[in-house]
Amino acid sequence: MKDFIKLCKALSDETRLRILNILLERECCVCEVMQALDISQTRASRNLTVLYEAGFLRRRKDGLWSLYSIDRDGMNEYLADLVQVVDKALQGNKRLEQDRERLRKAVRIGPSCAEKMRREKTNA
Amino acid sequence: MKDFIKLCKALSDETRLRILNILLERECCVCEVMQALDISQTRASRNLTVLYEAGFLRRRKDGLWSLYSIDRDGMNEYLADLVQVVDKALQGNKRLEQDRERLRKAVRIGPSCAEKMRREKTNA
DNA sequence: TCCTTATATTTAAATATCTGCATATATTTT
DNA sequence: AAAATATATGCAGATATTTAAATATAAGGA
Repeated sequence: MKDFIKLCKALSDETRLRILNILLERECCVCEVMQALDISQTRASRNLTVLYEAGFLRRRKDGLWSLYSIDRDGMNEYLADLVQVVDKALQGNKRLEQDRERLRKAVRIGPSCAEKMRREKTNA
Repeated sequence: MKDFIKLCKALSDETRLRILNILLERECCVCEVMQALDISQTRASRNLTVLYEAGFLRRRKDGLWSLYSIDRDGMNEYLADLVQVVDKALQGNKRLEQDRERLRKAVRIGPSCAEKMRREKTNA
């Protein structure tokens, strides 16, 4: 039951649902998540970790980058069902479409550069 | 997305999962929930309300009693799927079996009587 | 080895959640 | 109408969650 609660808590947050939404598209590094959702490095990293520890994500290292993806194969029991439900529940949301749109333009430029771009855009 | 988060939050609590577990057996009034889970009236009522407002439950009045049940028919979209997943995830839990066992012995005696019985049992 | 850089983590403050106690509300009975 | 009773709710304290800012860690390159 504890594990199931952990899963539900992981899903009880808008930022994390937005992250799952873009990871349903493709594997991402932290700074791509930052760009797609337009959020800070801390926030991206922390929430990715929560999803990872709940069991939703796979993490692999590529040099300096941490790459996260939805761990469809490593999922046990009800976990895959849960992802299915999430996928269905998130259909047709405007904000999530916007995130996916930004994901298409995202690049592996690193968080410092991404943060700078973000600041410039905000001030513009 | 807000609604979906509300659902997930409703599921992110042990007391509420225990409540769903017994409601999967049958419709209950508040004081039966108290007896089955061995919890206070406030706690039972509060958590039933959370589940109700999230959309999991149906509520009907019978005199003084509020009767709650899982609203399988009134459920839309992914809600039924979610209950399915919950049901699967809760299988084989010792504590939940214990709750169901106590539910079998529970009666509609009202919270004040239930609370008294509870206090006596604790002091015994 | 030192520097740069992508990510993780610690800390602190703001906010949300959960529970018990006391009380309010609503329905039935007298 | 008053009393009894099942449930709901306002409030306060304890605990948990979320975030940004600063700092730590770890990998690659000069």
